[in-house]
Amino acid sequence: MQKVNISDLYQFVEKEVTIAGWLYNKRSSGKIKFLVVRDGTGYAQCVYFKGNVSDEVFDKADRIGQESSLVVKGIVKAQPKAPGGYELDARDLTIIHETHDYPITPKEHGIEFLLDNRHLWLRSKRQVAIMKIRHRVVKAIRDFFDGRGFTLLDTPILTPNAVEGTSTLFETTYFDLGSAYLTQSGQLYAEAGALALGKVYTFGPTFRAEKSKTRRHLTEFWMIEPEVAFADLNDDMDLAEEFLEYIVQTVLKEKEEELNILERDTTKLKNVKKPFPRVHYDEAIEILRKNGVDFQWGNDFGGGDETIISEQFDRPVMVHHYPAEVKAFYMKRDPENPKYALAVDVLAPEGYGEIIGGSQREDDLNLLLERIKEHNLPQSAFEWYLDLRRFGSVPHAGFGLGLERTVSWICGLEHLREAIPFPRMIYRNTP
RNA sequence: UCCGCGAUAGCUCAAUGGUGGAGCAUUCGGCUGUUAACCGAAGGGUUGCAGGUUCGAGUCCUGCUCGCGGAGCCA
Repeated sequence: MQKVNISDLYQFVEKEVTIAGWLYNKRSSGKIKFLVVRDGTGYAQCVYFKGNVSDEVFDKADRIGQESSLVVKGIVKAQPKAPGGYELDARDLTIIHETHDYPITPKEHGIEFLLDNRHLWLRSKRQVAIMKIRHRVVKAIRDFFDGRGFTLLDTPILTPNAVEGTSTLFETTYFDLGSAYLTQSGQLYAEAGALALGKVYTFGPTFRAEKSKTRRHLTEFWMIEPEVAFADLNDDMDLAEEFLEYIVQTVLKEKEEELNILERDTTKLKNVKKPFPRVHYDEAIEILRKNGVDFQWGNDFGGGDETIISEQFDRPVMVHHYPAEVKAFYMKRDPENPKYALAVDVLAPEGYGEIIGGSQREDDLNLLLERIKEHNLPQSAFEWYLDLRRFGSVPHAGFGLGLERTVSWICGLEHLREAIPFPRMIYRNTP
């Protein structure tokens, strides 16, 4: 079957083509019927005039329900009245599978119903647009790193030790070795990779058994973690801003149609160009206090705090030098003032919050041993990680980007759950 | 885990403690340019589950289940 993608119809004006897809919507007016067909590349209005087709075909066009799969043969016409500017003057209709009572109609639905029907909801125009943008973000991420000498390093999903306490880890049995846990981050392994290959990045799913029930949390999400040898915190921030600029500007340039479908106001996205403002933790506290927040030094920022800070700027903001106590054991402390960690969070505008968390890593064996003791972590589990400081240790830094938070921000979504095909959340793991 | 809200037709919602309705969807009829088309008609209900109060409960009370919004949490 020779068929044409709907997105290519403009190349075939006044020519006869065949398209294959699903019935998205149907309207009729007596002796004329409009079938809107989707095929994953776009939407095409197919016009059936009584007289141009046999009565049998005309009746078929009347009978089929939404999401019936079908093949349409017709002549491409430039038609200003048609959505998209082109339509098919239909000459034939082949029904592949006739469907009735498709649950998701073109009218409004509640979120519970839509999530129960996520496998079908994905067919809707809005969800298709989001998935295409997600795909383009993924490709931009890979292009960015691949074009800058990074090597993709796949890190394990099953990990042996509950290094951060078991409360936020998904546990599974592992043969005679006891338990294994689904990874929360590939970072420690990425560090090993950076000392082997210089510049690496991971790209994979991560799992957090946090009992978080907010629009900014999933229990399973995708994370990208670059790690660079011979790099400090400033290098890390340089990389992060160049990275985000590349992703956002690429999507703006290449996914305009999808952003329009989502009715995304892109004026704020257009500002996402380096340099990003760099704000010291202490400056961030000043911003909060000026806005009436009673904030104690030493705490981490909550969701509302992040929004207030990011609202001061017209592009993502990088907050650095957090108190070491609230950050992870592997982050290097500032040699000039050890109460700070050489850490950075990148906060997205418009209330989307932290999309990147990163740091320079502790590269001194003895200091790292101290940190492990302070955090009451089992040293034996980290012997391999400590080896990275025993054999050719170098300053190195990296960060983690949450894919769904990034997609959610670029698409202007209300909730992370639409940014991934099949979201996993605390109270939902189906379909 | 805590706080708040909700569950009524396939979907989205209405119904003062007193005969359970509307729009969309579905089926049928009408219309030769519709844009979530429109017009007319029909079918469609164990009001989440269990108990209680009452002459009478979708509505009030108790418990449960499920979900939604938010908080905490988020190396």
